[in-house]
Amino acid sequence: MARPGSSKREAIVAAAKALLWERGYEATSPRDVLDRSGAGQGSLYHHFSGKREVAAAALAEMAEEEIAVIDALFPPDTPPLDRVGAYLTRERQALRGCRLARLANEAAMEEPALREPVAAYLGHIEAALRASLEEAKAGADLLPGIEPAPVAAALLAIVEGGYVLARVHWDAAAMRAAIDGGVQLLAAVSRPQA
Amino acid sequence: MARPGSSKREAIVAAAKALLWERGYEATSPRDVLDRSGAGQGSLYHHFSGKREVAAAALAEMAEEEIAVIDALFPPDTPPLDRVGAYLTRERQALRGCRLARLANEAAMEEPALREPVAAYLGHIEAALRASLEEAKAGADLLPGIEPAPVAAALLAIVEGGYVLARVHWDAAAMRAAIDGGVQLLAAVSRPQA
DNA sequence: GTCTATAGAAGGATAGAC
DNA sequence: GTCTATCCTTCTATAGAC
Repeated sequence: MARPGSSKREAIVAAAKALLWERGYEATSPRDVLDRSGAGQGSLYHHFSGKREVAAAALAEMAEEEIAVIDALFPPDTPPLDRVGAYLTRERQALRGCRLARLANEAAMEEPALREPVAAYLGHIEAALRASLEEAKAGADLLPGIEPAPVAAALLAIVEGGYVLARVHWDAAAMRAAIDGGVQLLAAVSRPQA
Repeated sequence: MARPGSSKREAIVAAAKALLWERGYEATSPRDVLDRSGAGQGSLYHHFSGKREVAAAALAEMAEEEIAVIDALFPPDTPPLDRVGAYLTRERQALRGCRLARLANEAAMEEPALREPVAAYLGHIEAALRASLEEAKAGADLLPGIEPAPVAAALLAIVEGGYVLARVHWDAAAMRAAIDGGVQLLAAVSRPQA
């Protein structure tokens, strides 16, 4: 049933990925997915047990793709605080929301199959931030009292919360302000530069 | 039509307030609202033009209530950074999400009537944080290079992003970690205490 | 594997009596 | 103002042919 080689299966998952980002889970119907993918009813229910499983497959692919993007932002041979800065200031489509975490508040997210890919994505970012901050601390690039783990969580929250601010104010500048504040706070806990 | 004195109207809005927080906009149907409120179909469509207007009325009331709660956290006669700290560390139901901003990613939020109460609420918090940080800066309680406006946005984003982290990990501790990081960062940009 | 046709339930709103 | 009954559409899934 989960044969990745099938053409229609791939088209269905691709359409689901696009629609989940555009509209979210509740607002996307199986018919929407079929219309966009060009597949018929039968193909969807041949490959998947229903809407939920389609979404789970789509989210798993999105998480894999975005985790690869994150890894590219954290090359091991660069200064650790540069990696953190690169993550904070990367380009983002603020008004579209986070491709994965945009689903955080849907009722369906209480289902583990849908929540886990999103949790893995955010967990991966948080781990990368924490590792970088720990490396910075070991190299005395961070102020002594600063704990990497909570600060990593706070920086990730600034980004995810920044998406929320942009959506609510319908203005990408709201996210940029939050990121700018994060950059200032990070600079303040960094060792004075040479 | 918008007569506030009507008993059923109030019951409908109260039910909508509860359901919007519990399930969000898309996942709440007019029938759900009627079932919980005890009103009939006719009452809803007598007082409102439809689902959207019910939600708008509910959000407006929620914003008003929550803004009053925020104001209570920022009494003018306390040290400004204590006010910011009180906001960061107030008790929250992390897994339920922010009562207003939990709707940020719903497609319906592109409608101004729904977005505006949420934007007013977040804007009010951000203004209170910014004013407190400006007062702290004027009193030399903040490091010189720190700009109040972006830092206020970042702190608000930490809270709103913290809700997202808690929902995605299905663990209130994820939000606590982000808040803790925010507290540490704020302490780092504050003047060393006497 | 893929298609079209269909079914049962829920969503959102209206009609009209009281 | 409030109620019940009804309507049309959309949602989600199944049936069965090819």
